[in-house]
Amino acid sequence: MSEPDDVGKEVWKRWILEAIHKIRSQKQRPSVERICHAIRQHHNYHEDVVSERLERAVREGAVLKVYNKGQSSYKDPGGLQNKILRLSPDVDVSRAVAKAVRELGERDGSTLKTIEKHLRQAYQVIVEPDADVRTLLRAGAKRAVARGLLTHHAGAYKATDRPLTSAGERTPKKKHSQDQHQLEKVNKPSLICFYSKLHCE
DNA sequence: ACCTGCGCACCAT
DNA sequence: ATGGTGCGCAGGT
Repeated sequence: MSEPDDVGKEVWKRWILEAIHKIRSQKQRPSVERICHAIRQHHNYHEDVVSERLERAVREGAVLKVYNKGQSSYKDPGGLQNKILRLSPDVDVSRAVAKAVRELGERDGSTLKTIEKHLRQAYQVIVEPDADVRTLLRAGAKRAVARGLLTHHAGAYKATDRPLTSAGERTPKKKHSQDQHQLEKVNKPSLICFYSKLHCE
């Protein structure tokens, strides 16, 4: 009675998680390439095999895939992600939903289904007994749209560029006391371009 | 060549 | 303010 598939699944999961930890401890990005490389140092598998296992682990929720700075990174969901997301009618989850959409980084937008899956991997989602997850999430997404964090188009949600630094109402004082900019290169392209209301494509 | 480690800038909370 | 992230580079093997 040996299930080589199931056993292999667990083993691969451990290898992947170990690879991620190793790479992170070196302060490097756990990308597909690095994970492949790290695993191949100890086990003789082809890159395609490793990346396929990686994708499968992501699909199963054993590994968290997040889009960040133009590339995908992989995380250990249990390693650092033990945040609790409480889903109840009186909790506003619009920020969490918007963040999920951002991290999914899907060009064509993300569906509620995908968003829910991502949230369940990134948080420990706790749902009120009489509440419906989808209803709550839909409300959160709707709120996110109303707040301008997301757009809703053809059943998919897309992130809008949002500085989200709205905590400046309390103390709107700017302290530009010192200016240590002397010989600094001025190679900062448009980084100050929020408030652009174009609809993208 | 490969692997490991780190400063620091960048970003979100 | 605080803490996570990862580029770029230095140092070790």
